[in-house]
Amino acid sequence: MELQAAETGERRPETLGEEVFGRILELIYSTELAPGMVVNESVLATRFGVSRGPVREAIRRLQGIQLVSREPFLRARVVSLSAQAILELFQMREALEGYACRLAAQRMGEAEIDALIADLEAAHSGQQPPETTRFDFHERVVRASGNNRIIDSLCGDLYHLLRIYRRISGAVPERKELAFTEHWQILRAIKMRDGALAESLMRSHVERAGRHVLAQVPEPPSPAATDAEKRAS
Amino acid sequence: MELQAAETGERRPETLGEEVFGRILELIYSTELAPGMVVNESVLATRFGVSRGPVREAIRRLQGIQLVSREPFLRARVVSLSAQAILELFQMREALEGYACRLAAQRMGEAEIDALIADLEAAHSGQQPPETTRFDFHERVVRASGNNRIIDSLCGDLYHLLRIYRRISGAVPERKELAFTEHWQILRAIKMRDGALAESLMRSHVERAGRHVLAQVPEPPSPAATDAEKRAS
DNA sequence: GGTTGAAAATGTGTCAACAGTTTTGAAGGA
DNA sequence: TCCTTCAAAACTGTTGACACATTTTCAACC
Repeated sequence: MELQAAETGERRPETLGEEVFGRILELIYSTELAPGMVVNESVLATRFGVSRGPVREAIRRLQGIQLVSREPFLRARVVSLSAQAILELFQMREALEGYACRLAAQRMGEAEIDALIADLEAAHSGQQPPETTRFDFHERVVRASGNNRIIDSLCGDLYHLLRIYRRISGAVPERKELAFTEHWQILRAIKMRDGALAESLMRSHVERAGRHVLAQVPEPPSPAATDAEKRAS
Repeated sequence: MELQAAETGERRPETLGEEVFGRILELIYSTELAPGMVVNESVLATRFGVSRGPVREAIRRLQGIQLVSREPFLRARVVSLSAQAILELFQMREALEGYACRLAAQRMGEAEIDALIADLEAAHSGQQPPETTRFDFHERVVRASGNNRIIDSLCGDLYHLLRIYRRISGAVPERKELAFTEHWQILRAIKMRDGALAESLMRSHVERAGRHVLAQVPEPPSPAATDAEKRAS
């Protein structure tokens, strides 16, 4: 009931578990469920006006994509990544996105490359449409790789984790300018069909981004500290 | 009850969901649940002597690691990989295992490397202990990378999928000899601390293995054909 | 004989209650 | 005052029943 009123006008969430999964995800994004906080089944169930079953299912899915950590009878918590974990996350992104970039250099059509270049420059000129269809360079390149398994991994699991910490590093102008240059160089390598170069450039680019995020998030003193102890409601 | 009698003498499965997860996994490995077959909640529940809840949870976990495919109200099925999907799987392995290999070349200690070389040669000489602690070169290298996220991905999700299709390619003597040579070359590159070479060699090695598997599994004519239609019991 | 439609059968989604475990917090002793 | 102990509270794990969707069956109809 409360669930229906949310926003079920456009698409059809099919099952309650799916819907709850999306809503908890939004709570995590909005930091109402910040890293380290406890995710309580009953509280969320009453909040969403559903039974504990669907909530339980959603939490298991979140556990599956490593957004919440949980052990048998202990309470589930939103993951709070240590500096080490963030480093490992970006290393994995380096490996996968670099390889995807190499594949893209082989498989993209000329027109496709030119369109991507045009979109990149348009977005940089500030002509990006408000917030709809916001230009995402990395996602575009990854999808151009054509490898669905890598696409799902990067645009699914890892993307959610990155998004939590992307909020922190946020909009830093000089970084934005540098990123544009690096993106442009990568596309140029792709257009030259130099897969090895494109992969190398993408790796360097991701590594720089990782160092940037790491610098902004020095150290969460203790993974689940006093402040994060408050309940989910 | 029936569950207790299984083999709960050594470790403690903690929760029923965990236990059921493992048992379904075994059913899949033993091809009693072959690719394309239907995974029925109630049938498995009565078979294991538990309620549908834990079974449901286990199936969701299997769905999470992409071992079963499922849509809202349709029955769950064990995935049957198309040639395209197998190709993508090995490409992802190339990207991750190659990168892990590069990391290993940087981070392994001298003694660690020598020990791995010794184990490799011992295993090749047929001195491998019966089936316990069977030597797994790839897992050893991946774990030596020190990146837990990559380790979990390769030794968890992807490993299960590969294992289903490893059975098919099975033991081919000449391939085994070639693999030993390639493994040895990779370790030599690691010992020389040549991360780029080690990564390159590992990629070639994985790609060859992938082509080998693809050659053995030409095409499952239809992903879920007549024979695979039989029930889970 | 083949096709269409409704009803039974099968199976998944959801719920509320019960059981077992962990955490909380207060009473009692050093 | 601090630590230990133990019982109540809170929470997760599990269960059986019910609601809903899909598939199959089978009989009526063209």
